Amino acid sequence: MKKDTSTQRNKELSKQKLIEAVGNIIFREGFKGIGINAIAKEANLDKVLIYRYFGGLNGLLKAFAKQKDFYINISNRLHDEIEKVQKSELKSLIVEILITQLRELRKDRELQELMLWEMMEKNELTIAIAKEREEKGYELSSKLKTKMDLTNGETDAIMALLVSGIYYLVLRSKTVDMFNGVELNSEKGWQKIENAIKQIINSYFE
Amino acid sequence: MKKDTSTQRNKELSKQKLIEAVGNIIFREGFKGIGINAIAKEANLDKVLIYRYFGGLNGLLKAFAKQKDFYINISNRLHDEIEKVQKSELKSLIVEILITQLRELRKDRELQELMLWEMMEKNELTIAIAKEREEKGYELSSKLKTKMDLTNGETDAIMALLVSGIYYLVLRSKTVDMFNGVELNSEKGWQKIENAIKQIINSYFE
DNA sequence: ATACTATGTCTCCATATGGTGACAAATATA
DNA sequence: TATATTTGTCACCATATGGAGACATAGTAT
Repeated sequence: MKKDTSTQRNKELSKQKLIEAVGNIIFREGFKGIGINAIAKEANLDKVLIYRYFGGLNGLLKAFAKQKDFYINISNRLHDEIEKVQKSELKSLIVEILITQLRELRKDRELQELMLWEMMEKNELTIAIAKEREEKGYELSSKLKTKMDLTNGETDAIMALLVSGIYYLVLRSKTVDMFNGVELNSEKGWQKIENAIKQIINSYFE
Repeated sequence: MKKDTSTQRNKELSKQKLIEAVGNIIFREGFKGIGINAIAKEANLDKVLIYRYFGGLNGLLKAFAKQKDFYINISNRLHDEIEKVQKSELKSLIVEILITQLRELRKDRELQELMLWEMMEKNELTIAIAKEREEKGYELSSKLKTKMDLTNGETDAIMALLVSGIYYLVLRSKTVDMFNGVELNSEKGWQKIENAIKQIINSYFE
């Protein structure tokens, strides 16, 4: 079998087309638009290939998730910075981490759709992705906790609450323009959210 | 036309059966399970009645939402308490409001499903319900703000963040057991969340 | 050349969906 | 009693879904 990419028939290329079709549909319509027929049409290929190459829709979605690296959501840079941070700068590092999370999620529409999907459906794939993300996130959170030797009361829960708040606001902003008087469709509103994060962290960690 | 309820053919009863069928399906399968055929089967009635009595699925859902009073989510009791609260007790009232929100939402599975639906789909009905809830919520929030004359920096955004955090954690707990090291499937975890809310409020408002 | 396998297209199937028209029976009106 | 209207059932349609078998052809190996 030759590896020439100029051939008309090319398994790897077709697989790639199918994976990209998944991404396109998710971007346009979200996960509820995903289906065997829709993907095949989007990729201009026959749906039987999804079964042959990926063993079905589930396998294709798995391949898609793997390629998009949805399993990781926190950059390595932040991990490194935690190691070498001064105790005095810890507060601002926490703020930076949270605000980075906010901004990154706002930019990544596919990730937003994935997170919505995770909230709607519980299956092999969503469980696996969520578990991975949970571990990665908690790893970071734990590093932070040990860094600031004063093991504050409910640090885990407080961080959980703030991260959750960020997630909800970003996801909700897709369908609503205002939340509790804060504009979610303008940078002005998001600036207020960022300020709120700063104020909470600053007041909580003394 | 007689109003005897013992008759075999009874429009009002049938309408009620259809509305209840909607509630049953949402409770069991969430809003993604909702459809003309599924509702008719659940109610043991013909689907044509949905068109005749409600003008279609949308009208039926509207009737359902109205009957369930989803438009209101904050009890009048809290409104009253805000009026007559001492300034010294303001912090604990805010905490009480937030924790009440948390507990009420945790108990109400239909409302959870509705909120998930609102995040997924943007249509006439979800927009109307969300708008109503937003207004009610902000009304309460505004009352609080004027009560504590020190108009703190980003109070709106801070409350938005906390309420959002509560929403996300409750909704996410349907599909995941742990978030940032906090157990969402045990009362122990929720106690931590409640404590975190207390700590944030107490530290933020001096 | 021949045969073989990999890749891809096509047709068909069973099922489910939303939606509609024809009809039967119960109830109300005359 | 006779007639009209309301309430409900049934059959049907067009369309979309996931899934599988039959087949054509491109690429490889003999």
